[in-house]
Amino acid sequence: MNTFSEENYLKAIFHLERHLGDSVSTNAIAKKMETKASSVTDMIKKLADKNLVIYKKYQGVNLTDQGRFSAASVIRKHRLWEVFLVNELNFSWDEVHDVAEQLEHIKSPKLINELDAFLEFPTHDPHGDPIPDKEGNIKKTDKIVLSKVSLNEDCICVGVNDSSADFLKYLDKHQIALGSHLKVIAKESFDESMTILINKTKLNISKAVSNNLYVKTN
Amino acid sequence: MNTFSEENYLKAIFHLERHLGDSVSTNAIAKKMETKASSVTDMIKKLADKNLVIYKKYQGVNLTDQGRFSAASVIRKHRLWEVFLVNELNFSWDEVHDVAEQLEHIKSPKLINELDAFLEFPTHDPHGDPIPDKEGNIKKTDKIVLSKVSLNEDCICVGVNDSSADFLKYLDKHQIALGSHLKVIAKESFDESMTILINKTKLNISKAVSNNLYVKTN
DNA sequence: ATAAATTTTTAGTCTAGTCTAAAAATTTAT
DNA sequence: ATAAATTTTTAGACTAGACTAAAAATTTAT
Repeated sequence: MNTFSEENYLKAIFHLERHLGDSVSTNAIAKKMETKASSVTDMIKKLADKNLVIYKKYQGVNLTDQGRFSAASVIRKHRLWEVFLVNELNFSWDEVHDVAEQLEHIKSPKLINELDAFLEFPTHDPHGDPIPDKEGNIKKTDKIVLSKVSLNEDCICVGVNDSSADFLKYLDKHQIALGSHLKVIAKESFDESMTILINKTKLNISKAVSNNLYVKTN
Repeated sequence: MNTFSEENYLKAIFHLERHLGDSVSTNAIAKKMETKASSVTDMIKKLADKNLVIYKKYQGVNLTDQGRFSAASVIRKHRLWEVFLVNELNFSWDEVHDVAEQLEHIKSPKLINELDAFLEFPTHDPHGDPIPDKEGNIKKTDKIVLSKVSLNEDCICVGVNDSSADFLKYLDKHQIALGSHLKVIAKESFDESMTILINKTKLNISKAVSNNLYVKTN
């Protein structure tokens, strides 16, 4: 049984490993977890002792199969709870994160299985991210960032990268939600902003926004 | 914001204070929490510093209004989650306790208010215990232990004292649930056992059982 | 290829929470 | 009313987790 803190480290390493495709540096973990590199080194040693990560000094870490499974289980719980909060308890997608951060650490196999069934086995959370299955498998998504979409192409919003409350509120304000249909109708090269068509209205968005929005093209 | 451990102490003191009607001794808390008296002394000092309890050395403790409110809030969360687990997620009443012990510490006013509404504002948990309201008020119940019921009297099961899984399983096995109608049809003085009529069948129960079952008489 | 910059680790400190063993206070018994 | 028993507190130690400052290793730059 892992502690809350251990679970948070595993989760962070899981995300970084996917994103970097490589072994994960102490500094990268420290940055992601808003803590100090020295704290990360301490914790990594504990995780290595428990066979959750492979660690060689100065070489960064990788999850073991056991570590990856543990991380995926926590992420599964996080995302299932997010679905519950949005679908059943009237949370908006920018309100769920902090609560799900707490709920993801509740230990009860029955609870999470029953919750899964209660929600009718959802495959994606309210931000469009896939929910790992019981075995810890997680679907690769063919989403791309909006900034990579070509001029005049249609696409559908399937998720966000940065899921900070600020960004999600911005999206809400401009009526961009999961499933929204978008069309890129102009691209400015000087600041890399773009104009999109959303709900029949034109909207100019910065590079920061288009880099944080995931879409699927046809 | 209180820690998990602080919340557990407040809850224990709350229950002991109601039960004893008086100030609560270090030893009583230690016993209830399955910890050592010295640990209790340490924690009590912290709670006193935070104005959650009144403490004078060697004199035991009492909750302040603020402490009582905090304790009631935790108990409110515990009991609401129990209702959720039993009513929505197919938990039986002997399975809910350990999970509710974890869920009661989740911090989110919105979560608990929405859960309350989702469950349609329940007044009692699956063991028949009253759920404190938002202000921390908790209804006195006029329940008595079954062992005090007179011969030939009818009553309705409204709760349990000891809610250990073993005891709850015993009740399930004999089809005693919240709302069950019981009638005391015999009392043995030599071992204080009694015979009751439940679902048209006779059942002999020990003093241990009749002392742990709360009922309402008419 | 060596110096400079950066990253990572170590060593030592801190807090929360717990424990054991011993001391102090209180209660009970004679 | 004093001794014995019990309860409570204190003192000191331990673990998990985090931090600062300094040392060591690695990477980058010239």
